[in-house]
Amino acid sequence: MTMDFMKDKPIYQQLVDLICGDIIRGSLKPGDRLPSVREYAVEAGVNANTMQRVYKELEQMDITETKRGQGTFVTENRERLAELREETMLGLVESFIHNMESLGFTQREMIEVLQSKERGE
Amino acid sequence: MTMDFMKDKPIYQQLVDLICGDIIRGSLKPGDRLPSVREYAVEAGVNANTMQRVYKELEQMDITETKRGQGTFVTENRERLAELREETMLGLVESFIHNMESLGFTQREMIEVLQSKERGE
Amino acid sequence: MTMDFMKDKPIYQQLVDLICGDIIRGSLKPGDRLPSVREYAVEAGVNANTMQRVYKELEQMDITETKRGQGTFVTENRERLAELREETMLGLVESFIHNMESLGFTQREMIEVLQSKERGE
Amino acid sequence: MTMDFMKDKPIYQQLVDLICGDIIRGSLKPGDRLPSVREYAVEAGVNANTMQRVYKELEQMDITETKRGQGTFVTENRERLAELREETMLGLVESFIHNMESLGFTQREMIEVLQSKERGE
DNA sequence: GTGGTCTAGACCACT
DNA sequence: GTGGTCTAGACCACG
Repeated sequence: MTMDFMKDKPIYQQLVDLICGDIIRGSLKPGDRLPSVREYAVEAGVNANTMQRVYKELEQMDITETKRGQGTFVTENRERLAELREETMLGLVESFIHNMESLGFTQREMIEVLQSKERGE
Repeated sequence: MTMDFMKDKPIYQQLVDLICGDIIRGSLKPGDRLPSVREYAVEAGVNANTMQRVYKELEQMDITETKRGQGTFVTENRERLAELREETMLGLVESFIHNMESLGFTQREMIEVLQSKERGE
Repeated sequence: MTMDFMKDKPIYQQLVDLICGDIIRGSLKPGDRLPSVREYAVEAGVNANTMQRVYKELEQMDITETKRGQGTFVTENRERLAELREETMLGLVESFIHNMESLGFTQREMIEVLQSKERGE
Repeated sequence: MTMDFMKDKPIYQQLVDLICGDIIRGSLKPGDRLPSVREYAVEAGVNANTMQRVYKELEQMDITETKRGQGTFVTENRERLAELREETMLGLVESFIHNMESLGFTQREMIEVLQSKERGE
């Protein structure tokens, strides 16, 4: 499964976001082992170094842990994961609000747009 | 007034976005004259080339018009402006929904968060 | 000036430590521009990518700032620098104490050794 | 008792250091028998190969001796142990001084910090 | 086999 | 010219 990447964001970032999403959403659970750097690199159709960087980034965010020679695992620190979910969501919401406000929309209007999207689209 | 820029987005983009926002929001109205490239460059604390590119970009989006020797003006084509407002807004909303969904949130939840933000904080 | 590196610690780490030291010691001051990645790479006799990584690390520590196309600068946030100095020093001291204690030395003895080093050696 | 290891130092090294500490401190005395490789491996939650290497390392440092079929014992050569204690301590002290000096601290300041730690905290 | 470091060289966007 | 990304491939220490 080679992936398709947006061209305006670095590949490694997109992969970080993807894996974060998997963890937050719960399709990757605490303690789960991630594929090896090389496996994942092949699977995603990127260079091993790029994947390496992804893993490093994840570890710096404290959402994975590395056990030498054994692999990379989703942290068992559930607090951290809850925190991650919360801060990621808040970040999205706030930047959404900020951007919409700078276009002159009120929060009431934002809610209305979302509601219309929910029903119809 | 040197500005502070996000480091992950090109400066010229941020300036484009900023001016677009001003126009959409109405603090810049159809027919209004924008500062000269050089003035604005100084004001924003930016290289003149960068500002040049901003103006070029705005013109390509058909939201400004350049009159030789007189300066750059917000287009009087109100349809285009309405359109811009709409497409910008829809882009924001859709990417917001997309990102939130990839975190496992439903549209219902998104609305709730926005509502809580509206009341509280 | 090609440098000599310890072999048990990654080169990029040693360079990070070196530059941190320069900043903490004050031989690099807030606002100072660091050499370009490529210049420094040549000077230190390492690959440009390695140097790149060093700069990235420094930026993540919030002790340098990058201005696109202009270069990398020591942060002007003096608080952060003072904090860095303090936390680095405390880290050293605490790990020193910890290691010495695990050899059965008391803090009194540590001080005595240091005092003897100060006078004679 | 699975142990927690620093991630920047090899596990086997940390175990060597730990046991050295026990010996230097005297909680393991000359002539004492160490657990078998397998026992210790289980106890520490470590691969048996890793533990094997630890024991090999200790023997190469001349601070343990292996008697075939009987096990591994702390050497009875007390001179060697005293020497070990001394060289370990000097190593720590010198690298401490070196690191602190490269941060711009004088030996006088180091002593003061240690003294404050002794009284306070 | 695992993660990690380093090199060498290409290419890109931004200023 | 600046920082940044990506590839390709080698090599290492660890478990």
